[in-house]
Amino acid sequence: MQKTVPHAAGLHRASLRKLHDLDAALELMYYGWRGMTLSADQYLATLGLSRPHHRILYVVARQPGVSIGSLIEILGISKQALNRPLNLLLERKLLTSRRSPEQHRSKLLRLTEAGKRCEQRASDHERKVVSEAFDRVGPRGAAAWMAVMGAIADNN
Amino acid sequence: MQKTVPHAAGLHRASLRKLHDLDAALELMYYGWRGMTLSADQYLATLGLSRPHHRILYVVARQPGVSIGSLIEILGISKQALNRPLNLLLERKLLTSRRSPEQHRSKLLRLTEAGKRCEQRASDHERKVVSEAFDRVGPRGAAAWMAVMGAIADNN
DNA sequence: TTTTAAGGTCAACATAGTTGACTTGAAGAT
DNA sequence: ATCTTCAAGTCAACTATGTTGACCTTAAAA
Repeated sequence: MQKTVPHAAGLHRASLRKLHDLDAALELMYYGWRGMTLSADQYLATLGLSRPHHRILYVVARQPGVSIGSLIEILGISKQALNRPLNLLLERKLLTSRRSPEQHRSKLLRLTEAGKRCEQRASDHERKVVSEAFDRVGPRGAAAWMAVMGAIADNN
Repeated sequence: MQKTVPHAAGLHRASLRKLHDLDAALELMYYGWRGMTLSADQYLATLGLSRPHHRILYVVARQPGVSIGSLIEILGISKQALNRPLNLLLERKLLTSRRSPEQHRSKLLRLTEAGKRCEQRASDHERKVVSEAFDRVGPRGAAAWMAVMGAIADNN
């Protein structure tokens, strides 16, 4: 009767026939991104936040005092697209914005303590996943992974 | 006077201060996905197609005669979400659907010759990027990359 | 004082998805 | 033969994340 067992669609990796040598690599890139971000996204969702919010928090954590214009450039989105998630983070007091004394026309963004905690926890989820994977292959394997990803990332 | 040179936002990798050891890895995953899919997406855009269309073509190429229900499961999207891109591919005659003689109530999808060419070219763009990156690290590095990505991907 | 730069906001739109409700067509069961 | 079930198809309303274009405000610079 072949009652099709649901695959928990999208969660598990489909096992497709490989037409080419590198097909497995293409699929791993797809599922790798999901695997890395899944638990972080679940954590963020409990706070009513999502990927765009995390990206903002991540950048501001590493560039404290960044201006809104620079943030737009770094994230590669329009100011209108930045507007909503940024304002939510400000309302929630995960971020502060003040005008600098000298450059009074640009606003400088910083994380609050709550913002730091949130960013750290979200990124920790991602780092944990990567860390465990690196542990399986040792430092040389990890270095190879970084080298491959660097070469792929530079493909603009 | 510090005239800010535009960064060609989103295209180049931002060089952010690293707060943690693995921050570089997180960023590489983000930019890696973009780097791999960029040229394929550009090719697809010339045909008025995009990522969802490519995913459909990719799966059907590797599972010829797949039913719509199975495709939905594999892709992990709703049938309503599948509907538009699938119909476009059928209209464009990149895909065919016929009811099978015995299981006449499910439709079986196959690529046309044009569909095969399109899928192959799009995927070739991605394989080329990965292939060049693998060439830089040799077979052992490539194997390590696959192992790391497999471990990350299995993080459900 | 006028211009420019940075930021903010509004509207309209695109894309890629969701859920819910319903219809159609073919197969299987009684 | 009819009823039920299953696969597919469709319609509507909604969400999230982005885009352009237009316009306004505020503060600094010419």
